[in-house]
Amino acid sequence: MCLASPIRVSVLLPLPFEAAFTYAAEEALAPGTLVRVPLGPRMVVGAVWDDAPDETVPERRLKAVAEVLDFPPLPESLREFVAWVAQYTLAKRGEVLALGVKANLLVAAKGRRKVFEFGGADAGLAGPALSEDQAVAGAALRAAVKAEKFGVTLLDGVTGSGKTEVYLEAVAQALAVGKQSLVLLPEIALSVQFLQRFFSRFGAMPAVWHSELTPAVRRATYKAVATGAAKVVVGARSALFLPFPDLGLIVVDEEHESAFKQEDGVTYHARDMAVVRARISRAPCVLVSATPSLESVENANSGRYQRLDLMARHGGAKMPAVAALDLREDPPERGKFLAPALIAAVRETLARGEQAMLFLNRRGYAPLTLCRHCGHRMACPNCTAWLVEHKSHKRLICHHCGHNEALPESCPACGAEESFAAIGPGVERIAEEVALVFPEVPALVMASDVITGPKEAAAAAAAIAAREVDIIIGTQMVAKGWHFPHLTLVGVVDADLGLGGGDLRAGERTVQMLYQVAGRAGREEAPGRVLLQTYSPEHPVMLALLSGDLPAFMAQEAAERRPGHWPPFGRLVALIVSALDEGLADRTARALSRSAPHGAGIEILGPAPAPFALLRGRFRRRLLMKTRRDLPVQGLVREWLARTEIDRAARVDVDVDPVSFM
DNA sequence: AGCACGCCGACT
DNA sequence: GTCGGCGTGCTC
Repeated sequence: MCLASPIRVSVLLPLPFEAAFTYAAEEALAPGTLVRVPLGPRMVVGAVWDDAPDETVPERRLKAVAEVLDFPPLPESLREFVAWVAQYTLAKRGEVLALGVKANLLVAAKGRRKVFEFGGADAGLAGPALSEDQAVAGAALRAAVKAEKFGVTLLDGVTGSGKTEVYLEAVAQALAVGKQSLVLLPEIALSVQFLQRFFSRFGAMPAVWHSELTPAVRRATYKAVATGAAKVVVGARSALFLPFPDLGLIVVDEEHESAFKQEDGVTYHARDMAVVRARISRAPCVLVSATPSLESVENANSGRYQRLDLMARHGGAKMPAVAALDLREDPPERGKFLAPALIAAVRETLARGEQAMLFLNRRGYAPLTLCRHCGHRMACPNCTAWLVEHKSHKRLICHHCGHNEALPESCPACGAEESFAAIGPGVERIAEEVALVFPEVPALVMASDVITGPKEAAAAAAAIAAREVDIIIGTQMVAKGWHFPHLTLVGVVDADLGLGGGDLRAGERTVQMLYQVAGRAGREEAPGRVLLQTYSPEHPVMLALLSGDLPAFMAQEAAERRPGHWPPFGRLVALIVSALDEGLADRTARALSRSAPHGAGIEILGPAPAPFALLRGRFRRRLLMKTRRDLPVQGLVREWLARTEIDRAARVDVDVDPVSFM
């Protein structure tokens, strides 16, 4: 008769718990081992964790591990990364574990597919002809991979300079030494063109990771990464949490993109966490952009990051010529949005047999619908936002919560009939104007409600390449990495959009986005031309785009942010208080304000109504803590929340290093 | 995150 | 008289 007490193991569950739970096991289990365990009435998959088991849980309450999964244990580097991200973002460790594990393992992985495995070391590792600049940068990245140690390189090259080919050299090197590579892209579901280039470089497809994968593909990919069979993973930010046993390289392409910032649940910035993951894995990290973030620029300037520059476009193509169209001097026709000079430029471009793009970062037909009779504005019932008319769906849609309704017959406020006026343009309205001005020219709208996935993106790219459309009308979606060989003219319909609102990064973001859009023009022999419609051609953002001197603009941004300790020269943490009851949201925000930390180098801003004071039916207030760079913000916030009494019906979301002020 | 338990409105 | 709304509390 064996009376010895059972072996206790710590298991971290992919649920919002900070602590690991303690279970009984028949034998000791190595950290990282995936196990199925009972939790209340259900079974969940968790990972044996490094914590010492909790000896205070009484033996009679201890449940037994139900099953040890036949799966490679989560590597130590991933476990360390999960803990690091949790402490940094103030999330629970289990929540962070869930980012990688949750949907992938609830059914034990049994799938076996071979699509991700490279045939062998001969798979296209030789590579294409590179320009001298590219070859130099490529050699530097190969050397970094060969060194098998941590370091960050900022690869900064103008649009069209062939940055992708350069970092694929680093991937080739990792393949040559048998290590895994991770390439993060901001919107993987739309990156068909990247995958085509990858295939033509290596003669094989990488494993792809994003949220739209089917469960079967997801599980198979997860397992292929865990066993090391998947040598190259191209993924969205959540790919950081895959169980790479032998990571030799991380690349973050378009590192300036705010799409890398996860805004709900665990709020983390994939670019920053990629650097951490690389450090823990003792691997090099490459940040890639034509318009690097001020954060990365400063890290390169201070010597923390190595810097590689590609100054010229590949194949001798020239950078496009940028000009401003002053809308005060050359306004569009009444009720229209394209200035005569822009229309003329489109006409000339088409006459030469080339293609034109009109850029407006606003979906739908019109951003505001109002009653001409009483002035009533159609607003979302759940959010502080106007409803956006979408003619394609024949609905008024809220872009924040998805609420939508038919355009009413009469004004809900005064009852007037046929009194609605559409105020301002969205891409649909520009498409309507284009159809009037150029009735013979096929045009295509590229926006997230039309191009919803890889299939639509591939179809759009193919139609443009085949000259089935000659005018492209797009939102920010068209700024990302596309290569349209016949496109020579880019017209920015409203270059000032995005500069209002007093956001810390409004200028930086606008320069980045417009420079990227401009970079779609003239990527082959025919020279490109860019026209910016603006009411303020003297604005520093416009001057930077006109001169093409982005480094000077970033230096000016740095000079403005440094004295006030704004990021990256100081740190921000946002606390968003939300509640169904407005009074409770206010009281909670005031309570937090009273108990806020104070001291040298700490400043509390707010509370103020969050920019969307009502979002998805919850009232929101925001506090910002701004500190000197060297202060331990996580500890300050943890203590702050611990000493504040917060009603259960109120929620406080913490966002360390917020990028959006929405 | 689920899932159960637990107190207040419209129905077979 | 019940079925069911989702508020609140717990899970080794």
